Amino acid sequence: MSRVISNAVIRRMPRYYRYLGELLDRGIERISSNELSHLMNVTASQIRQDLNNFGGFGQQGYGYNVQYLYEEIGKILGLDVTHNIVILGAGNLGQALAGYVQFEKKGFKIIGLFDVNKDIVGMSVRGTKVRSIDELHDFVKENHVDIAAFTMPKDKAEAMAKTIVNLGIKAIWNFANMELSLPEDIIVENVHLSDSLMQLSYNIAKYNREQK
Amino acid sequence: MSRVISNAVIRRMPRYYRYLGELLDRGIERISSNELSHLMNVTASQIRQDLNNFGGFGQQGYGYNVQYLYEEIGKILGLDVTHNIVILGAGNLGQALAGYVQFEKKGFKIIGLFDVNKDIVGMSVRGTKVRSIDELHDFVKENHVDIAAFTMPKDKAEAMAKTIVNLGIKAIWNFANMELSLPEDIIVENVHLSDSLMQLSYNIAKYNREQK
DNA sequence: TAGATTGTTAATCGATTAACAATC
DNA sequence: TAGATTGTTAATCGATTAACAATC
Repeated sequence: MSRVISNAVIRRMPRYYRYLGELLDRGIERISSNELSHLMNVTASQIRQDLNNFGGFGQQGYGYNVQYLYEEIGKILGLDVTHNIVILGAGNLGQALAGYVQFEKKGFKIIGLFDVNKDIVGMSVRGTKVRSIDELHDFVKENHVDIAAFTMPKDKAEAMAKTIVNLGIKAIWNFANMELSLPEDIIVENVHLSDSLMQLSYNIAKYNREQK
Repeated sequence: MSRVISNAVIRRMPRYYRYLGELLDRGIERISSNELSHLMNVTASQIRQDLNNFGGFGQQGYGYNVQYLYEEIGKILGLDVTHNIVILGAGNLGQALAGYVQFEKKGFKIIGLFDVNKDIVGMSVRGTKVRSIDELHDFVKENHVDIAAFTMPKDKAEAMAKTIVNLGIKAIWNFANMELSLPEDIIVENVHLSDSLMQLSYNIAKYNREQK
């Protein structure tokens, strides 16, 4: 049985990946946990502990090979396989995600965009045509879908979650501002924009209190 | 000197607010930490500890008045004052935010939408016309701006951050997939969609490993 | 008043940091 | 080899949970 890796660690992995990608772009070949710690504003100890949850990627006296570590973290994050995504809700947010994922993210592919609104069905967004939500069932039967992105209005989300589960899709990237009730084995990643904005607002309020 | 409140607590506050809002909609007047804990899947102890960072909002033998607690958390989160937002980058993501904030979020107001692209300057998005980024300087002098939302392409973000700081805007809601280097007193809330997608991908990879 | 439930202190658990032996 | 830096164990710190006296 594999060790349980805490959520705190997992949340930090994409950040490591991001920084290593930048180092790679800058042509830097090796880096020590100490150097990286200064760059990222964390402790070297934390970096070494975090990485050693997954394996020993460094070498004593040398540090870490940037390219190698970048690739290994990529594998840990599952970026070495392609994930097929359908976007459910082709409004501005759905379109924004389509463009963003399609152009910027290796390892992810938008294979379908769906909407209820007949006015936008048939339109082409970033090379993907918008289909009617009625076609979703057949589409999923004919195409392998890894992830459903929920960008439809909130009131449609719960019903759509049920549909998705019935169709056998295992993962949801949820932008609907609510928590979906789902079976245990469905993987959900919530993006609560509202919560994020409130945290910003909290920090502004705190700042203002402190200025007084 | 006020007690330092941990980030873990602050991240949970918007979630409490969300659940209490729902209870309010459902016409529920009072709730105990125990009932709420079952609803939210956290411990009653944590709820009481979290709230008591900010004050004693409950009553022994009774529990918490939903309306009152909702309002108090609202104040803690700074939702009792209106925040003026400018959105910098009027592409799909900027437009999505404009619609979302304008219609759904009390306490926040989109007062300006800016873009470099001459083709969309002059367009009207959800009741706000898109201005040229060249007008930003004058606009900020004439209007009170609390928050700048960064929805422009990544390569414009660092330069824009400098501009924003010079104009005296104190808070940034950052959707650019990078960490901005900013003075200490600027408040930043990052929304790293990329990190979120990677966490989802990590969990899919983990799930697949466990199935084997 | 008796019962219920908070606010708060104490105990536990987990995450972070420090230290250092192993080793390249 | 000597110096550098990892991997890993031990120490510390902070967050969560449990317990209970205070009190409505």
